[in-house]
Amino acid sequence: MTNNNWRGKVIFHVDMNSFYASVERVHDPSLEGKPVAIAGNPKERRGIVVTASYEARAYGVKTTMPVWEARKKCPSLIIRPPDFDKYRAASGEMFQLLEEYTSLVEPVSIDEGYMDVTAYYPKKNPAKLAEEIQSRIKHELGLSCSIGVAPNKFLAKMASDMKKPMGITILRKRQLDTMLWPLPIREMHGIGQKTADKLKLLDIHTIGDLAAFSEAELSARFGIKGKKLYQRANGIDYRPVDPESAKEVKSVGSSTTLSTDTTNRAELLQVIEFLSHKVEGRLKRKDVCSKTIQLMIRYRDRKTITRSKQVLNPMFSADDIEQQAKQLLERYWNGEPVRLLGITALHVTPIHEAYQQLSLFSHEYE
DNA sequence: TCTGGGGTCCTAGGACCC
DNA sequence: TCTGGGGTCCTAGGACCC
Repeated sequence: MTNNNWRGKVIFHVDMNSFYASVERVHDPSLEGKPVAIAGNPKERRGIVVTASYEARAYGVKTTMPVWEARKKCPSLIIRPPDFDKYRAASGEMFQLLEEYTSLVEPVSIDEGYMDVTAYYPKKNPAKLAEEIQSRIKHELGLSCSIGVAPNKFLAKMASDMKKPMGITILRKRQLDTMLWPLPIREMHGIGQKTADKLKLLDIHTIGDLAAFSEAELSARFGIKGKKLYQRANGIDYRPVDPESAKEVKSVGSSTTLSTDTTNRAELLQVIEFLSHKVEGRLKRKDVCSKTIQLMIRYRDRKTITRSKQVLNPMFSADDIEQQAKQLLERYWNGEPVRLLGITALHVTPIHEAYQQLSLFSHEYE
């Protein structure tokens, strides 16, 4: 136990601003100051905006907006396809920089992560430390970020959202009533539209309303989630910053929306072949394999089904994956026009562990 | 011309075992 | 004669996040 425990923790949430667009800008300075959007397959009819620069946002361009709509809102919009290799490289540099400060860095996604910098405090003022990190990311990588500083992960996450871009927000427990509780319930991390709608029926509109509600009733109505929401709204979150969590992959998949809906079986089988190879590639890169392959079918009306099957021996080759996925398609596709197909390997395990299991298993037959 | 693609976590029912 | 209870595994769907 460190002598800082009784003092409480100092957690940072570092959130990159318009990450993909900013990385593109570093590689192509001519994009500086212009409305830029990163959109999947800009030539495809069904592309959506993944990231918009702040200049584009000023025109009303938003994440998840269909490209045609974004173009309508902002005719001068510069659209670039995503280049994930580029983003992964930039992300790696960013996390490497964070790790210079502490090994307690937990990546949450490609562009955000938590740091537990309790060990710095009180030797170093957390605000000064956040400023230093933010400024180094700006000058060394050319990227801007917002940092939330708080006694736990949830509050740090909420804080980093409060000032963007290039913001630093400190959220202390004693400031919940003025900084957190006035926010609409929908802005709380973990509450989506569905839950927000249900909470509205209970006359809960702000995070403060949630904090003041009876914990017993929230638990009764929402189970574990209700209890968690109550705690979070009251600023309670005991989850540690866990550097390992991002490494423990649970599933690996690939999916694609077809350029037009189809009932053509041969075409669907071709897509499955394509996706199987993509999944194989991802499994290989992560050095994992899987015994369960899941096929996802989205129909024209967007109704989506998933069907999976577990097999005896772990799979990692495209051929094995393809065979399973094809069987699932033959068995469960209802013949209606298909909008999207996806293949996911579930419950993935590191290949070396799978081989240990396999050799143990075959040992019984020797 | 509506609405991508990558994930995680939770719930719930049925099979199966003891 | 008409029906236990606990535990685990497998599968499907839903909510949420970036």
